[in-house]
Amino acid sequence: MSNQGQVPAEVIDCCSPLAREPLSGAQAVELSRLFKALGDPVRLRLLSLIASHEGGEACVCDLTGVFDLTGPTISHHLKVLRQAGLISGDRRGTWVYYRAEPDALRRLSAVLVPDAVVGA
Amino acid sequence: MSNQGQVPAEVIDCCSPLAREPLSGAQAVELSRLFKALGDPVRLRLLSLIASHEGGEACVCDLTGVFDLTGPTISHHLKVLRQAGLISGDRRGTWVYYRAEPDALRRLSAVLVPDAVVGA
DNA sequence: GCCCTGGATCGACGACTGTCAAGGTAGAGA
DNA sequence: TCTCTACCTTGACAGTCGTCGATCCAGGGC
Repeated sequence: MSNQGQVPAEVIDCCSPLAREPLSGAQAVELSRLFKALGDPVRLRLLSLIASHEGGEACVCDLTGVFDLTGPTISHHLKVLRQAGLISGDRRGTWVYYRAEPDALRRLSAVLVPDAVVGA
Repeated sequence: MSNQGQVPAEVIDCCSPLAREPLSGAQAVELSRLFKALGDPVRLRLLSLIASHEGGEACVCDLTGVFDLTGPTISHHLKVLRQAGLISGDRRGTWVYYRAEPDALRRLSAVLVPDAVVGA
């Protein structure tokens, strides 16, 4: 349940907002990996379900029932979100719990708009 | 050079931030279309080049030289960004100029973070 | 009229992505 | 230990995406 392969935070932190100066190739590659992870309706709903769940975390069993998809497919989408660093997961007993990573969302938000409130 | 097929603004405006309540299926589909448009390094750099260009707009001829890609490919990526409503373009004489749509970027930013400054 | 230049569209190809069925692993309880 | 549940991984398939060459359209200058 480790999060190996996720985008290193410092790459994003160094990014200026889109409209201030052009992105370098490396910055664009790292950022696009995050946006691509959000570019699927199922993953967007999964992230939303996790982030808005009480306690800020959700068990996989809370998520599978919502969609008309098989377990492996949900698991695949969760892995994509995890590798992008947008969520993190840990096993507690029988169940696996996922939690959103607000820092990653704030960094993405800050890239889109120069004057977004990042420190909130 | 019309922007037909782009995401209607009201669909995004009605979206609560991800972490406040779960996205509906329709909201997720529309939002994922925007994020998917940003999920490619070339398109991310194109948007950044346009948004940060002096005057807030850039001619296609300013963009093609930056990448190691053919004209049709650049044109394709610009079309994807245009259909997502992230940029708009108009022909002035021989050249076509593209301009970023700050409102679309702000809406996306607001979805990611509940307390982002949207009205700025 | 003709030709040149800047861009867009079309058609095709390889690569990647989303999905599922089958099988595997970890923890809990008998 | 054996079994059940919860979840992940693998392998395979269809559909989508990024890219290019070829072609087409619109404006400007001759």
